[in-house]
Amino acid sequence: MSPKTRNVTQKEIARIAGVSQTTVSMVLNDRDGSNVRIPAATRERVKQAIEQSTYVADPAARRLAGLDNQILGVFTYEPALSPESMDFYGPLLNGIERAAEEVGCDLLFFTSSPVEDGRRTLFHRKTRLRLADGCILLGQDMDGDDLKRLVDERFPFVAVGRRDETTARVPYVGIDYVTLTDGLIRRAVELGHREGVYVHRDGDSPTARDRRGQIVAATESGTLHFTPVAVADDDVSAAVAAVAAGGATVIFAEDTFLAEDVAFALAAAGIDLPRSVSLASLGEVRGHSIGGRVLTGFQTPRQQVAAEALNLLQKLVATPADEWPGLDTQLLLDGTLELGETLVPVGSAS
Amino acid sequence: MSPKTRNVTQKEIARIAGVSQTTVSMVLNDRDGSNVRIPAATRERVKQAIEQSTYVADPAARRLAGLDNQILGVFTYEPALSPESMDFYGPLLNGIERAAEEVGCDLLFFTSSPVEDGRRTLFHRKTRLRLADGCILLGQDMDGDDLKRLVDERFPFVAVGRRDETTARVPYVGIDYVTLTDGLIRRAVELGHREGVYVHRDGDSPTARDRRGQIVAATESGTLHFTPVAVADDDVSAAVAAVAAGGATVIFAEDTFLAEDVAFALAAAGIDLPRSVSLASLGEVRGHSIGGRVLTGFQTPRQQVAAEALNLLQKLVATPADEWPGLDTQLLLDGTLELGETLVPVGSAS
DNA sequence: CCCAAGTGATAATAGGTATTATCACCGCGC
DNA sequence: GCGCGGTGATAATACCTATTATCACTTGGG
Repeated sequence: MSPKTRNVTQKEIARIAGVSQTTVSMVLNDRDGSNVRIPAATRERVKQAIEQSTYVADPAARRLAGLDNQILGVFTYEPALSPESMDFYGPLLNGIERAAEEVGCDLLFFTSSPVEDGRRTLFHRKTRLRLADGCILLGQDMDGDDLKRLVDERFPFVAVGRRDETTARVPYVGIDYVTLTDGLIRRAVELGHREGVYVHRDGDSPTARDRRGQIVAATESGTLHFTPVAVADDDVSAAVAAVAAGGATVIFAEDTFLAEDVAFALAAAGIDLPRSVSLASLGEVRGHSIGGRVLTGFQTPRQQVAAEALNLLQKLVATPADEWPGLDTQLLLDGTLELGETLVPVGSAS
Repeated sequence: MSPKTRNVTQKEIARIAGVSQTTVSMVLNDRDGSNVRIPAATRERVKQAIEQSTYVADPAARRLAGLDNQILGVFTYEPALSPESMDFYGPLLNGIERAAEEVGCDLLFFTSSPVEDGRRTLFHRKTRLRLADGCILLGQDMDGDDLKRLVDERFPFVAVGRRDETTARVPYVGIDYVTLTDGLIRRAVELGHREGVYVHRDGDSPTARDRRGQIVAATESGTLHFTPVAVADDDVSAAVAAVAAGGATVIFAEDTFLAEDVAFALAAAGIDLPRSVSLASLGEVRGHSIGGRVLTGFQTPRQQVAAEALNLLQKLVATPADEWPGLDTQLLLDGTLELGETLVPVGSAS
């Protein structure tokens, strides 16, 4: 064995076949035209040489030569493959993998990004971002500056989850939480509820605003009056207090984890769910239940969101940046209501 | 294909700082010596220019120039992120992600590899394998030719799971199933078992051989006599028949899925588990139970396996290929027995 | 016979970074 | 005046592929 087997290159193939490196490249890429012509005999000879060797094109060189590489980046602001995040990321990653397989792309996970303030940093000195043709961004709350810079640099990317940056038009695929939230509010009204508590976190993400917007609208129109309760550190006692204070017959929680915390706190306070008070989550509820009851909330098509995001990214990659303004780069998918068993007609307590 | 978005390059920085591209490179890499010297003033000026711009090194160019890229490949012979494979791949991927984060590497998933005969192909015309500094191989049964070719080409890689190719010395990190299997056999003997059935698949992977080897050894030494039953297409009826035929007081299944199938078939046949017959799996049993009972089997440190694999890979990448023979590249980790509740003393039926 | 068009293939170059070899200049001692 | 070591920086090159421009040679037409 030779001490250092360098990779077999086009030049090597060329030497074997007795042609130039250019010719090898032309054969590999099936180039032919008035400018460049290669007779079948030569073509065959080169192909033979390639076949007998173990030649594979060096992707770095391809990339440097300006070609796309069929590599799409995946950036997550938190670890993506940990057991805890699997609940959220799992369906998304699955959708991404399937779509990537479909279109023949490899996936580059930027696991190396240095962590600052508990979040990964997209841009840093040695980022391999540019090795990818484009990038999918995942995460509950993204960095607005990152998004702006990506837009400015005309780097193809798609955010998963709705964004509404004012500084730049960010491509995204998300879920239509406005319609879903609205649907759940109407359902509650149908069941006779008029007074509710909205338990939410302090965060200010676009999707959080979407939900809150509908809550506020319902309150202002008098359809269903909500008392907002912000919780920090998963301390939902204030929410329970608000219910105990009377009046409210239903609790809406911003997400399912919060709903579970509330359910636990209610049980501890001796408040019977759902007979004394109903509960619904404004998030995905599949796989979650409250004391054996199916939690009322949403079913969100996350695999589909991921797949659409990847398709959109592919489209961006394939389109010259100056034509992007003509594309429809912001997409919301419909979810469905899970009526569940924790949102019941008001007055069931009797 | 989109036209190359013009990025900030070293040449651009050089123009701004009024120096040459070489100098910029030197500053970036902190090069200094008798050969090349850069006074603090110039150094500072260049650093300023870099700071003010959005320069990031082009990974393709770095790679082409022969440097490490801090990118490690992950190749799985089946889809890695699907819900079904999460049971097996999840802990491994988690370990890999954590270790990659630790050493500052990005992960490239070869999701594009064309599928032939239901398995992905590692080597193909446009494989991006070489973009990675090295590669982790995952999968129940790998392709021997792939492994040989990787060794021949001196490409740094580590297989997860023990390998014993005769044609090449394959680096791997696996779990010591020999000791584990031996432990479970001794346990069964302690509990009075003398006659068993070994339910296994047709596969011929090294780890399958490891287990079978111990089964055969126990049979030949008379410690515990096993009747082997090979099953295909998850049809375990033959195994049940072998038990019903009498004699056997315990069933060992090659893996946990098989064990679950057997448990189901036993129940259907009206054979009481574990009173009439004991059952143990020669695989990871965490998260699996049989009718509320903890399944007897192994607990395997899969996160740790993955982490060790990645560390080993890092070591290979950092070591010149001609020094590899001096490295210890084959590592087996210890698992622990899960005594469980399905392997019980013989004669519990009375 | 000579120009034009056609044919087959190659030299030259771009792309961005890292390294090696080289260069220009200055001050100093003799 | 001249070599000489030291200093600061750069030109040249390699890495590998894809593309553009170019070249050598042939053939047909006038």
